[in-house]
Amino acid sequence: MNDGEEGTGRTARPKRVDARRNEENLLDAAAAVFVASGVEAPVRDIAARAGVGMGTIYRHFPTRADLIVAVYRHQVEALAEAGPALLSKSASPYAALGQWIDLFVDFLVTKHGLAAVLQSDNAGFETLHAYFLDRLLPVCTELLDAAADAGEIRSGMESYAFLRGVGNLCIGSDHDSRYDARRLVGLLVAGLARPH
Amino acid sequence: MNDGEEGTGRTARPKRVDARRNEENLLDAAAAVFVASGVEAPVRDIAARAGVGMGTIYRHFPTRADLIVAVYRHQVEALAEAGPALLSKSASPYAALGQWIDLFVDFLVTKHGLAAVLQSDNAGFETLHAYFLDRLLPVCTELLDAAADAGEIRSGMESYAFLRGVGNLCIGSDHDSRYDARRLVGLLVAGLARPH
DNA sequence: TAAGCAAACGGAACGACGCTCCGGAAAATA
DNA sequence: TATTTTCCGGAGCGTCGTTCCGTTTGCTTA
Repeated sequence: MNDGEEGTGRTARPKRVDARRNEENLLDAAAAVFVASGVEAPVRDIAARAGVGMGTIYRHFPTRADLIVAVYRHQVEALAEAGPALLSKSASPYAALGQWIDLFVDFLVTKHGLAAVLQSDNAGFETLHAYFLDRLLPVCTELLDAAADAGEIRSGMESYAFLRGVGNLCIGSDHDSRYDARRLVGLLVAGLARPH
Repeated sequence: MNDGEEGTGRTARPKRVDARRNEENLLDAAAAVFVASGVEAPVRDIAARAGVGMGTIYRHFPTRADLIVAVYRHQVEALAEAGPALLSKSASPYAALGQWIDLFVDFLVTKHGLAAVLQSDNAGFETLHAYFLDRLLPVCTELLDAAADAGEIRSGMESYAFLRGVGNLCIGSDHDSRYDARRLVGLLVAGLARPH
C-alpha cells in the first residue's frame, strides 16, 4: 500500500526517476482533464495532456478506475476522517450524519461524472466502487448506527443502500441547473428522521 | 404522429409490406434483447435477433433512443394516464402521488439499465429523455401541485428535479440485491411530507 | 405478364474508444 | 564504456455506434 515518496525498504529498489516523474505528470494531467471534460474523458486525452504514450498510462494505472482513485484519494480520505470528527463535535448524531452527507454530496457534485461512474456496472470500475465503499461505508454505518441508537432515525436502514442512494441522487447534478441534488438528498435525510 | 396501422390518407402511400414486417420484428427483437441483456445491449445484437441488417434498424429507428421509446411507449402512456386516475380515486393527493411514484419505480426497476440511460448525458439519448419528460412531467407536476394545495407536502418542490431524483434512485436496482430502490424512494417521498 | 422505378435492404466501412503488446530507448549498474 | 534492467511510445486489436452505397424487392403501369 505504501508506494509513497521514500523507498525506505532495503529490498525495494527505488523507481527510476522518469517513471516517478511520469506518474506525477499523469496525476496532474488527469486531474486537469477530469475538471475540464469530466471523469469519463478518453484515456488518450489524459496521455496526450501528460505528454506520454498509452503504454505509460496503463503501466502506472492498470485501469481507468485506478487512475480515478489516485486522483481523488486525498479527498476521499479526508471525507472518511471527517465522519468521526463530526460525530464527536456535533450536537446530535443525526446532525453529524446530515453534515457528513453534505460533505459527501459537495464532493460528488463538484466532480463531473464521478457519481455516474461510481454506480456504473461496467466491468473495470469495480475497483473504484470497491475503494469508495471500503473507505466510506464504515463511516456511514457508524453515523447511521449512532443516530439510530439515539432514536433519531428509523432503524433498519442499510448503510450500503443509503450511501448508494445519496450517490445516485448526485448523478447529473452538473450540466443541469434545474436539478438540485443537494435539495433531494436533504429530502432523503429528512425522510430518514423518525416520524413523531 | 399517426404512423399507425392504416394508411388512410389519400396522399400518404402505404409502406411496403417488408418494411412494416421488419419494423415489427425489430420491436419484438429489441424488447426481447432488452429483457435479456439490458437496454444498453449492442445494436448489432438486436439486428441479428430480428434477422435484419444494420441499415434496416437505423432506417426505422434513426437512433437507439427512438427504438427504446418505441419499445416502451405503451407502458409510458399507461403511466401517464394512471396519474389523473389515481388522483381522482385516492383518499388524498399525497396518497395518489405515492402510488403513482410506486408505479413509476416498478416500471424503471424492471427494465435493465433504463434508469441509467434516462439520465445519461450521452448525445443521442436526448430524444429518450425528452419523451419521458414530455409524457410524465405534467403528470408529476399535477400530483405534486395537488398535494401541495392540500397542504400535505412542503411547497416549492420542482417536479422536474423530483422526477429525476426518483429516476436516479432506480439506477442499478437490478443486479444488486443489497440496493433497494423502492425503499429509498419511499424515504424520499416521506421526506417530502410536511413536517408536523 | 413484363418492364421500370422508387423503396427498402444488408453489411462493409469509418471513427472513437479501452486496452494490449513489443521493439526500442533510457536509466541504473558494473 | 558495456551490460542489464526498467520503462517508454504508439501501432494495433476488438468492440461499439453510426453511415454509406451497391443490390434486391415489392409495387405500379403499360
